[in-house]
Amino acid sequence: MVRAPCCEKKGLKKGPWSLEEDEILTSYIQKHGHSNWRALPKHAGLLRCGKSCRLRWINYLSPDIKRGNFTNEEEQIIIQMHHLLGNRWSAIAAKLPGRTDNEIKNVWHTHLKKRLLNTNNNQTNSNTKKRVSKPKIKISDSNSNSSCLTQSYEPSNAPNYFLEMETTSSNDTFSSDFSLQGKNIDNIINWEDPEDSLVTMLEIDESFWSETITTDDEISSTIPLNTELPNQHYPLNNSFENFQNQEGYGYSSNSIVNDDGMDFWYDLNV
DNA sequence: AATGTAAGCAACCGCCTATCA
DNA sequence: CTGATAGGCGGTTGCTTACAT
Repeated sequence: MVRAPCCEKKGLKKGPWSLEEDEILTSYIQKHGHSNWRALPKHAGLLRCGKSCRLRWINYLSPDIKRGNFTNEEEQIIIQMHHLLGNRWSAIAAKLPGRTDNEIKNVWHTHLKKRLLNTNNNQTNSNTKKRVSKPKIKISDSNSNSSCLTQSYEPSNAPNYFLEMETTSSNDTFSSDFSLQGKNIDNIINWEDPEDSLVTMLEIDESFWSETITTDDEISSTIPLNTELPNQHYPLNNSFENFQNQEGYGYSSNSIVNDDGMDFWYDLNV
C-alpha cells in the first residue's frame, strides 16, 4: 500500500508563500514552537501541509538562516565536504551554521559543480597523459610525520588521530563512504555533532587539488582486523548503515566502488 | 523592443527511517 | 512483531530573472 502524500488533502495551497503566510507561520512558531509540524498549519490557520510549513521555516523563515552569497571559505568547505561525504547535503549543512541543505544543494548544482568541471577540464587539457590517482582516505597516528594534507581532530579524552585525505577526483557525482576493515568511519566520527565530531573543517590547501601519482603500494598498511578502535570516546550512529542501504554501494574491507566505478582506499595506522 | 535561452532558486515529490501504539 | 505516522532527506521541477540575439 502506498501512502498518499500529505499535501493531497483538498484545499491545501501549494506554490510560493505569500508575505501574509510567512507572518502567520513565523508568529505561530515564535509563540508555540514547532513540536508537531503536521498539526501546526491547522492550529496556525494556514492552508498548507505540515511538510510545506517545515520546509518554509527551515529554509527561509528561521532566524538562524544566514542570507547572502556564500563566501569563498564556505564554498571551499562545501567542495571538500562533498568529496568526503558525497551528496549528503544535510551533513554538509551541519558544518555550515546558518546554511541549509537546500541552499547548499542549489549552490553545488549551479556554481560549484560547474566550476570543478571546468577546473578539471583545464587540468586534463594541459596534461592529458597524467593519470588521476585514486582518492585516499587515511587515519593515522598523530605522532607520525606525514606530508599529506592533514586534518587534526582532537576531542578531549580521545587518542590523537588525524584524518588525512588525498584526492584528485573532480567527479561531480562522486559519493563516498568509508569502512575500516569492517569497522566503518561513522562509528568513529559523529558527523552530525560539531561539538563531538572528530572532523572539523579540512584546512584549505592548494595541494589538496593537485594531481599526484599514487600507486597502491604507496598506501600504507591497513589496520589489523583485531585492532580496537576507540569507540568508547565517540558516540555511535547509524548513518553509515542508512547510507549504505539508500545508495546500495558495494564495499569491501578497504575499498569502495560506487555506481560510476570509482573506488578509493583508506587506511588506519594506529 | 521582442523573443529565446540559460541560470538561479524556492518549493514539491517520493522515499526512507525512527517512533510509537 | 507489525503497521501507521511524522519527520527528514535528496532529487527534481518549474517559476522568475538575467542575459543574449
